[in-house]
Amino acid sequence: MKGNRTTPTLSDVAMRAGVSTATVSRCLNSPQQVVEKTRARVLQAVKELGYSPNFVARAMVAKRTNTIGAIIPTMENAIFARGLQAFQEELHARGFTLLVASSSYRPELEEQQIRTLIARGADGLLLIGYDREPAVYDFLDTRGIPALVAWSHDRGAGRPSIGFDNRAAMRDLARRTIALGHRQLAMISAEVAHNDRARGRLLGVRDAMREAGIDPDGLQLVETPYGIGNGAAAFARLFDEEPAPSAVMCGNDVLAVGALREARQRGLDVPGDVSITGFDDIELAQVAVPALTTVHVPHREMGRQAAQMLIAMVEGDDAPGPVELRTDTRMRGSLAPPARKSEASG
Amino acid sequence: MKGNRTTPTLSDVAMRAGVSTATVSRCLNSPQQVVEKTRARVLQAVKELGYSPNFVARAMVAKRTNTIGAIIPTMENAIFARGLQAFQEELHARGFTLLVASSSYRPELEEQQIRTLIARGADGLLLIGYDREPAVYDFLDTRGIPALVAWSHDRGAGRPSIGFDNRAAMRDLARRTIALGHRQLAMISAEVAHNDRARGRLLGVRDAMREAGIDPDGLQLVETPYGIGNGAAAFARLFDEEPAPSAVMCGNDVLAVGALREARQRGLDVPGDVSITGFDDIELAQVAVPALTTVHVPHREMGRQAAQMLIAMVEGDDAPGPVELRTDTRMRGSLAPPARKSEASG
DNA sequence: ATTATCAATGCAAGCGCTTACATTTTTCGA
DNA sequence: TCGAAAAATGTAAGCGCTTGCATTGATAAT
Repeated sequence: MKGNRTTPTLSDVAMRAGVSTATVSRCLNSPQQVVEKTRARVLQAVKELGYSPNFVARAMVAKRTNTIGAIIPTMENAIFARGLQAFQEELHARGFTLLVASSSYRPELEEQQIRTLIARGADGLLLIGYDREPAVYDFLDTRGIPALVAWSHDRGAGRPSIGFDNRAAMRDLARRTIALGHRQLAMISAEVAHNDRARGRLLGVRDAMREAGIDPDGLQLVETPYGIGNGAAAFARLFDEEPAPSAVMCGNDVLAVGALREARQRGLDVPGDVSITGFDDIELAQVAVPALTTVHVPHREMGRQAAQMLIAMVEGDDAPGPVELRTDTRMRGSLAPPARKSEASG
Repeated sequence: MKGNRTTPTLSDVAMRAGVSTATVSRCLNSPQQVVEKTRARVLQAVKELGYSPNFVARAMVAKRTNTIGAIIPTMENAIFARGLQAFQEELHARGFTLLVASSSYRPELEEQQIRTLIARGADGLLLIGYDREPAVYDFLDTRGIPALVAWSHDRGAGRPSIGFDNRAAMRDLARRTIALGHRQLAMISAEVAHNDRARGRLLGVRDAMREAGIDPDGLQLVETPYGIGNGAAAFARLFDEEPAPSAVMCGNDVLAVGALREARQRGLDVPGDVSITGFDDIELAQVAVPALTTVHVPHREMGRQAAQMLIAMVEGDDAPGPVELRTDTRMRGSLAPPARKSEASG
């Protein structure tokens, strides 16, 4: 025996309390509208019946769900996880619920998830990065669904966004690397297609090379999906051919840690034989041996602010301009001047 | 100008196609019921209007949302992220949508999230661990919402679950540690309250001690929230007092990596001066230096199977019995016999 | 040609809730 | 004490969709 298994409805409560459904509804939504005595009776009935409102029905009439959807490329990525947790905490504190879906880095899946989330009544959407079909943005606009782009920042994009300048941040790190004497650079990048963040970081490295009078075409580039193992494999690929780079700049910390692992595997000393850098400054970066020189990104801060902006967008009608967050380069043990022989061999 | 901003409805489509709403509905849900010619006309109208069905309305009448909710303690934890990603992938492949909420390790928040997800029409729920108020289970049962407990396994709990035996797994690891000669053990545990997994792991260590004739009360225990920094702090606490343990067993890899960091910080050699073990075998474990001896948990497998079980529960009415997954101990560099002096000092 | 049969379509009743508007009850000044 | 204004409550119309049942039209058997 599992109980009667029927969820009590508003009218069950109304009947039991001897009032109309309207009164019960008001009791729950604007209690000051109903007189003390009645309210007590209604709440009593609510308690006795174990009633709790049917959100779906409520949403249907209210046209408002207090729900925010977020579509992230993957849940496995510590970077998104971090920011998302902060996002969710802030949302929750303000009475919103977060629905998370992941797109596995596939644009068509992302589009489908966007539709799903909207169909489910999401009042607003958090999207990662700018790169997506114009049709998707059109759809969002037509539907009047506020969408906030995060993890990326582009002054000129003309869309609400919160993020940082991936290109400038990486440019800064690359400059420092070059300033240390590195000439033969390599990059292990996340896949660049449909990913403006990865593209920005790559461009940043090339910018710095060009500035320093190094031919950007000399950059040894490997693109690879996210993952420690992939970072290791990419590093192996790089060192299986000549000339070996003196510094390997990675598109994110996870790839960098993979590179680090493979370097150790091959008996290469970091940073003695080769320097390695990351991006994001997740906890992993400080634990790595040697600790990773990387770009620090304020993930939690970004998540928190994203929540605030999105709520503002949902509640008001004004679209906030793009917000740029500061990143800063954290110099740690994995980056050092190249060994003598590198200079000689140049 | 942002477009008309009104979402077309079924009856808009019906009007345009010159049919009734019923026909449009059937066109979308059981196309074989409507004759080719009409169908073409309707689909044309759908396309012209850019119609897409209102999920909320549909859910209300269908009493079924094809949505599964999951409440995890935190999104920041790589362990859950991994399993959850697999869970979501499998769910998606089978036409279900995943809604994720996090409870920040707080029982009352978890309960609230459970209610939220149910109110939002979740057909089934994934819950982490067994520990929660009986009232919560009663609520679930009364409502007839299938709920699957994951990450934990208890033969006798009489609830559908998929997980592993935390206690036995940790017992095995502790046995090996003791077999190596360690007598002075310490444990850095996740907080044990409301967390049967953490509790099981702790009990496992004590089991092994007892078996070996070591007084389990001699176990130096520090409980701490999740996080690398917390692991480091806990390790510091342990080594600020006498006697220093020869092996520190950690409740999870993240804490272990924190311990590792702090050990290095203090100039302690691992495993020369002190052995450290983890639990979960997340990617981090292999990257750590030295690589972490830990218990391997098949997270992705668990996520996949969890999805299948939950769908079965939602679709059928039969509750599957608890499923136990195998874990295995991975011996790596962070665990070794204790140094001579430890033996002498005992 | 006529009727029984069946496929295609339409009609209309809800699903559980909110809310504008109508009605009843209370309050209070004169 | 009476009536008007204010407060409390009730009535009922949907929100957008699905679906049981009724209706229509076409096909097939007599």
